[in-house]
Amino acid sequence: MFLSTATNALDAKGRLSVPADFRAVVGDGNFDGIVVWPSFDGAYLEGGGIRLLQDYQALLEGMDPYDEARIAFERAIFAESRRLSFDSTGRVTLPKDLAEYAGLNGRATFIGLGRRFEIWSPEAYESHAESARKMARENRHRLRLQGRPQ
Amino acid sequence: MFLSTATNALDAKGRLSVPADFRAVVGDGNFDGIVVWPSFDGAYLEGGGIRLLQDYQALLEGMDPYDEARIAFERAIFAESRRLSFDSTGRVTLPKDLAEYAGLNGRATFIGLGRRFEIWSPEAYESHAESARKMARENRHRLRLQGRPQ
DNA sequence: ATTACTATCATGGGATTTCATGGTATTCAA
DNA sequence: TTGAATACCATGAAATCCCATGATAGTAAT
Repeated sequence: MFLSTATNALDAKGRLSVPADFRAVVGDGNFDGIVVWPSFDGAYLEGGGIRLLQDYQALLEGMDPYDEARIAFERAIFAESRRLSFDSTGRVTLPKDLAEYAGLNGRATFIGLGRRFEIWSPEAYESHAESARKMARENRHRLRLQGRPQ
Repeated sequence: MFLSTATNALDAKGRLSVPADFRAVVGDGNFDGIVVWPSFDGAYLEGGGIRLLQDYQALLEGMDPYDEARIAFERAIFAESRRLSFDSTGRVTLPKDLAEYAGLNGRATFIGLGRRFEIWSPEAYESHAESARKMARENRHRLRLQGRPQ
């Protein structure tokens, strides 16, 4: 499970350290790295382990082959996503176009969101997170767990 | 189930002993530690076992993917939470920013709340508990158990 | 009942490892 | 051969491990 937030340096060569916690989550034994694609919802990147893509694939295969949404997802996620493997110190090299898409400049913020994560420019995320906190506070009554506590 | 309260020392390295009976509750076999995040309801921390986060994840995945509140919750909970693993003596290292958020200074109070727990500065909790007692007294008629007697 | 023994806990200090990050060398392809 | 991508070291800071100590409570023995 991807948790917490960390801001790391993105150097001139496009190298970016993936937080150690995140590295521990991914990896299916076969491919040691992450998968990243531009979000179709804003100027940031989305990513996860190869497992996440497999889950999306399973989900899409349950949809009608000519469903507009299915085609759109396939284009938006599979076609756009890049497989980035770790170097010996746990970094990936982020392709320039992805860095540009997210407006990354010297620093990048990893946002853990459970099953997947996002990569933002620190400044962009800060203002975004502020409104998320506000929204969460206003709706906190909807966050009620069911069932008996353990 | 997290019960009772305990105040422990927070040393210069940020180490904090988790009460032994709390430790007995957490752990999913995989991860031996707790998960902690800043409450979006006040200057204190909330926490629980990894199971709690999994329950929240299940709850959120049942919501509409484009529900604004869902996205806000994901950011407020998953992104803000930290996985803190126990050392060999049952301590965790509490990140500085979390300690600051809760105004912790040398000591921290764990409050067991069943499924989850809270971490307060002892002084802040004392004044908060006072008003909570008052509130409980005024609402005691609402404390009626359902179901079969034990 | 009092005392001695033992186990569990919380806590402190020092040593060690991991992490993020910068730099240099090397390989590969255009 | 020139650029880009990749592999290989170096370093400081932070996190983690390991051992030692004191306190408390519970148990057993006298």
